Amino acid sequence: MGSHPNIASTAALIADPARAIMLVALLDGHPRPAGELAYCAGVTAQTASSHLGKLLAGGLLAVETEGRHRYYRLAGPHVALTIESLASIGPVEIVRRRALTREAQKLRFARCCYDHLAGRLGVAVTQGMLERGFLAIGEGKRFDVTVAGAEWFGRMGLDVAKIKPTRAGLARQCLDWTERQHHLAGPLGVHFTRLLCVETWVRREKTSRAVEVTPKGWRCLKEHFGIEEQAVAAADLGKT
Amino acid sequence: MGSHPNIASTAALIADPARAIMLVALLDGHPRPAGELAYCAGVTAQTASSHLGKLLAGGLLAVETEGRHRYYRLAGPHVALTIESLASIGPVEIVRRRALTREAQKLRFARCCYDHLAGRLGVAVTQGMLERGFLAIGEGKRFDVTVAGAEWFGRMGLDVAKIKPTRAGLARQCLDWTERQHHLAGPLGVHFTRLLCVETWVRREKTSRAVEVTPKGWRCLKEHFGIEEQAVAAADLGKT
DNA sequence: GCGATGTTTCGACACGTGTCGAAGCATGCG
DNA sequence: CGCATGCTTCGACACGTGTCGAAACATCGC
Repeated sequence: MGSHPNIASTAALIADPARAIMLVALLDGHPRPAGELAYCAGVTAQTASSHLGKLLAGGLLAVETEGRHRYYRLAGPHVALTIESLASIGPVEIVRRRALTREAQKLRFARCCYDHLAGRLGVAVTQGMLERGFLAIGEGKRFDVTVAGAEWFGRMGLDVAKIKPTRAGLARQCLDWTERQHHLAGPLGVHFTRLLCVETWVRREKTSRAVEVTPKGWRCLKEHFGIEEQAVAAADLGKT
Repeated sequence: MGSHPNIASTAALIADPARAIMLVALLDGHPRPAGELAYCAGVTAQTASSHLGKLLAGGLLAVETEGRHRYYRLAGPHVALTIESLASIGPVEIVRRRALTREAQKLRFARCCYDHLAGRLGVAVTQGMLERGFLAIGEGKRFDVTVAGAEWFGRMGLDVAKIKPTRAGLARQCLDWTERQHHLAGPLGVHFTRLLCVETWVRREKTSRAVEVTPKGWRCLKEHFGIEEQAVAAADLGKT
């Protein structure tokens, strides 16, 4: 029993075409009798029975016996979510063989995601705030601003108490697509990014979402977070 | 012709144990070279290469070549979501015929893992440190001690600067098999646990690895971390 | 250049499992 | 009771695919 022993075997249950068809057929939540599912999947009743038994044992289906019919349905919403989630993964589209353009590289390095800082720089800054205890991982994809954090933002000229949280909270964890790491979003992220512009740590490009760090910006980033230009630029690959 | 032709084949990709292990290993978002993934999965390099190629073609992974290494990572958050979602489906618990023995329950509740605190209590304490910003998630399965954290440990009587890190670091994230959560390990974890014994927050059983929390311990845990006895005991149901 | 290391390709083998025919239970109807 | 319907169990077969050894390819360091 490893940590996730289920996942391979669960996936194996969905991996069979006949079973996958049955599961998809049950996505609407309506229970269906075994025979109908057999017909959907285009297999005989014996085969379908075998499949349904496995799905049942695997915890993907539930069954209710009514007379001589046995009605199968998905075991719960989490199963439906998993099926739909699987459907979102597709074979790679036409691969872009060409290297990233200069513009794309700048975007990857630092950019605005809506109105907050993203890209490697966004991730690095957020990481710095976490390491220094200004932020802490909160419940439900939120960051919590610590006491030390509130003081620091205050010294920067940002009164955290004055920032109005949205329903999703004051500071959210936004998952960066390309970096696969969280960075600071939400009202606090927006205000902070605006502050960086005003203080001329960074300059936003007019034509795109790219962001450029000023010399002063690098100095301050190093001073406050120990972030160095080369380190961010080189943070290409994680490592052990 | 189904509207979801991919789902079976995508699931088939995750269905292989070796591939599943690789995918789980990549869940943290950090790219890893092929060789390391081969080692994780316990297969030879040839086999791993075949698997990685399939996952790549299936759109589950992305790859970046650097020198003679090829770093693989999940193709995107949607893949991570799918994996985690799959993990939420479990075979119908083969009902524990016999309830856990009294001793096993104590072990599950709190125990020592080598020389640091594990079990539900270990997870809860670590979570508390994260929430209060004493620790932060670091690179490579490490925790970083924040400034606030160093102060707190100091007040507790632990001079973090004096603790010698091993090569793996000062504070490591140790994954608890039964709780499926990380808890504090590494030299800091060992010293901290020793401190808890000295301060009589907890008492180690002589005969086993179980740990018992004293009344004073519960008082202090509540005061420092807001941890209540019932909450830890009741944390039976999983997760997110 | 050469050897060492990391990764992929090729070929062959063995095991797992999805399939169906036939038969066995269970339920419902006359 | 006897027959039909719905579903499951049993047994046998064939195909797919995960595995590794051997070898080719790529890159790095000297």
